[in-house]
Amino acid sequence: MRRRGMPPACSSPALLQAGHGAVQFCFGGANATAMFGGMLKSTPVKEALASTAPRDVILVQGWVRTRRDAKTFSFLELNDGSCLKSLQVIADAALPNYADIQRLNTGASVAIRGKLVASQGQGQKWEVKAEAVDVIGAADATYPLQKKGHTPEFLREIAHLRPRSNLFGCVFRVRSRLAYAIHQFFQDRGFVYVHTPIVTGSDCEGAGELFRVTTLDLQNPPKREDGAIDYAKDFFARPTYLTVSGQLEAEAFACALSKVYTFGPTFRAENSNTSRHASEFWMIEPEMAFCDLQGNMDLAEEFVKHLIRDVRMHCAEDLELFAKFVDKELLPRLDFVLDRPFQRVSYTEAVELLTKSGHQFEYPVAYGTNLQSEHERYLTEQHFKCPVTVYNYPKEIKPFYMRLNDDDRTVTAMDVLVPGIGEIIGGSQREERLDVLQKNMERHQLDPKDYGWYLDLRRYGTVPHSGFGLGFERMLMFVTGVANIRDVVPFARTPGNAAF
RNA sequence: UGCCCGGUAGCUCAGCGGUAGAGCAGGUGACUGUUAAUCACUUGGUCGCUGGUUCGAUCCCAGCCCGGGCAGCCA
Repeated sequence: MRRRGMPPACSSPALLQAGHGAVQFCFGGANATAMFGGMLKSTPVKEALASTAPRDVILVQGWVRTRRDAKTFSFLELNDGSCLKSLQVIADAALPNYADIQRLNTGASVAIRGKLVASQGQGQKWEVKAEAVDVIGAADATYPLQKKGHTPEFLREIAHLRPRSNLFGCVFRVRSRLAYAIHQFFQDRGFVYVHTPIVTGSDCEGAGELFRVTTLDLQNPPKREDGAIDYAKDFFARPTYLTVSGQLEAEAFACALSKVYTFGPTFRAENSNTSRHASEFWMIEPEMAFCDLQGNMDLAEEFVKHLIRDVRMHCAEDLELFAKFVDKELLPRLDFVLDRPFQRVSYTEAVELLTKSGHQFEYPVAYGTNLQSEHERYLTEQHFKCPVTVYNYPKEIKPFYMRLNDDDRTVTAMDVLVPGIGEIIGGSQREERLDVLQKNMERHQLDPKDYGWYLDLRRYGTVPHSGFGLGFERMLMFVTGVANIRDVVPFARTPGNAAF
């Protein structure tokens, strides 16, 4: 028996039979160790199902999805989350603890030692003929998950148990893979991963309401002479907040390491109650020196396509479940997006297009105002039927750091809109000209004193640079078809809800 | 935060001004290489909370709480 797993690429049939690739055998119970000798390493269900030959000895561990009793034995469906599928186990009535096995309900945890054999029944290639079934943790009738389907709304209330359901197992496996693909994309292209701060002293980042971070006694805060709260006595000797964006800090690093990205948690204290807003979410923010808006839009498109292609390839089984039970159009839509270039239209063109569409909108389309959700959806879902990059927005409706175009009316903003979700990426070329940036700040009534270090980036060796933010959960929603952001976050934080 | 819809068994829902039903889950039994197994029987409810109208409210009304959808804010 091998003591350590090796990458599958190194495997041979002989090693596979010997339980190769198994994880460390690590159970809690002393009797379990006694029963199985403590030497046998467990095999993930995923690997057992992918076997190319029977195995004389196998140890599998997981949770019972369902039990079906036959005349002289029971079928157990064992799931360990390594993949969507469960492993069928045959537990013979001759087993010494068969009475206990017949009391196994959905949700119970077991360790099973036996032989991996070709299944006699239809529907699966392999099954385990159990020689020992160790009941590790029983689950009684109050276990909330049933074999039958549950609504996502119900499962949300049992967030600690929902990863044991098929749907959420798939969601969180894909979430993991998507995070991996993000790092891979940037690392392969020479981007440096930067950890921007989560606690920030800037309350004027211009991206929504902030959560305050403090150790002051809210019942009795220290006061200054004038009666205001004395933040000089707070932990950081100033007011601090949770970050709403790592962009400004990423710009500093891009203006040194050339190509950087951040990938971390982001917090917005907006009282948003929609299917696509969370108070705590993860955002990816690449920032590139010597890069204009074109290069930025190119990267955004390449990035989105890379992520779709990666998940399509590595999470095929999970995506099949979404295609079957969540969104029938998912796979055609993902392939459609991969197959063609994103449509690019300027804000001005988009407004013209919407005006001429003849479509009746609840909110009128007018130059100089933000595109409403219904407008964005019309563009991406009705008109182009694919992702759309809208660029060059009027300067009045965008933040101070976006680069002013030569027309003096628009800034180099860009939003990527996708069907079903709307805005998934927001970005821009940044204003690199010190004097123009200072004028922008004046126009936005920002105090330059609060942005000393940010202005320094333009004072010393300034360069054109660009970047964008991708909402990680929104991307996950797009690739899974899951319609509510609360269902792609392990333990979602939304207004009025921070349970678990 | 605004508008709309909903809250009845563990889950999904039906119902109704006269004190409550189905399917699934659970239990018991039968049958069976089953696979959301099947069949029979069966346990299970402060009808979200508070107040009001009424002889009587799960049903009608008001307020509140919770959930969902849409909108705004944005990623």
